Amino acid sequence: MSKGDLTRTAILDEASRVASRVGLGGLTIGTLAAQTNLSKSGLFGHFQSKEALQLQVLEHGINRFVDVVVRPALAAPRGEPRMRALFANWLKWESALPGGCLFIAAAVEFDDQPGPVRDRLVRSQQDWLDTVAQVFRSGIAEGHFRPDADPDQFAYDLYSVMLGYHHASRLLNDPAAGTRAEVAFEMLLATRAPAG
Amino acid sequence: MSKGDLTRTAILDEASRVASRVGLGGLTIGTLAAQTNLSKSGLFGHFQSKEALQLQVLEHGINRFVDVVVRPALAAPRGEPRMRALFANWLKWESALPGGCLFIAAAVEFDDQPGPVRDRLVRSQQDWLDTVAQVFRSGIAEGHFRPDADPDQFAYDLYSVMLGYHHASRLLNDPAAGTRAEVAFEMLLATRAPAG
DNA sequence: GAACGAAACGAACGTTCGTGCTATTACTTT
DNA sequence: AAAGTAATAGCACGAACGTTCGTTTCGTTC
Repeated sequence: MSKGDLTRTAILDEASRVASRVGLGGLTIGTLAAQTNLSKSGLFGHFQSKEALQLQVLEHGINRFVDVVVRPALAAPRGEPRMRALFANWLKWESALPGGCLFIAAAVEFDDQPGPVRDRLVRSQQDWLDTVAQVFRSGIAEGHFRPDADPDQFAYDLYSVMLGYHHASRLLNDPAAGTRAEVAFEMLLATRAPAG
Repeated sequence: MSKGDLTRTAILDEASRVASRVGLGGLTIGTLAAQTNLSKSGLFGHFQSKEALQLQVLEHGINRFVDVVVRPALAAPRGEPRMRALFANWLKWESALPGGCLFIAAAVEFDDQPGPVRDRLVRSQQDWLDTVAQVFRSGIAEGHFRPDADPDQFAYDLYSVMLGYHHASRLLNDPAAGTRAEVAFEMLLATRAPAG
């Protein structure tokens, strides 16, 4: 790994932390350069535009998300255990960055702002929803969930729980947010429990 | 109503629409002045700072939220009917502005940005959660919901459903978002149904 | 209709934004 | 160790930001 790639990665790490707090649009070349002990032009040289920087921050985050949330969950047994691992890992992910999940901040910011950043973000979110739905389907096959339950609805519901946790903990500073999210998650599973 | 109040209200109306798309921080005096056919200084004269503008946009939105969502719901019978009215009205509210619910956009933007804007926003969100919890409590009294259900947990869950709908419809452009939200809402009620 | 205050304007302020240049330093490779 | 390339700094640019100023136009009131 060359020196350039090294500092570029360091820049993206710091940029991820900043963007989790102020969003991808809130990123500025100047402040980011100051926080990485680089000149504006020195940092700018690694990217050719601000949009390219935003895209690379996004890509960097997606890679880290897969490493932290998705891949480790694949070690858990198919179906419900894997779903629980996914959710538990996501909670860790949410706490890993100072401003919480980077994608949530970006989602609200870019939902009315067309362009490649939004496109990439949408695709990553759909990938996540597909992953959840797929794990749910294998849970049906394993007999952990009702066969008539809708996997896409479950993915939608889980996404809502994640958003609710982010808001309750970040904006409202609700100390009960963690348990609230756990309760909501258990309720999500309970409503899909196979008929006993 | 004087001329000044009239244009000030017009400014706040337009600012609400803009802020629903780009957030309160994304508001700029210059573009807002252009969209209201005013000069920058002419518009600025109505407010003494950008922060004051943001606060007044927020207050303006809160008043409209009460008019559109909360007050009409009080016409519905206590308990479950009123809860359904609250949710239905909120869906209208979400569609009323071009960028969806103004508070959601602001929430993500200011969750790591201390100051009076954030403080006011937090207070309004807690008021909303309290309203939902209170309606739920009267629903328990009416025998619509299980007595052992947690009203605050319900408010948290409903908030999550709202957030999920906002994201699915705004960012992902999911045409099924509406029905997904309805299904989630019905599930919320079903899990609180009194033991039959 | 005269007089007064409110409302809007145009111009400019200092700052920061993203983005180009041109050197110069630091790595890498032979 | 020399040569060549990659990385960083320094400087400057045009534009947009929030803000202030002095001036002019408009509404309102006597």
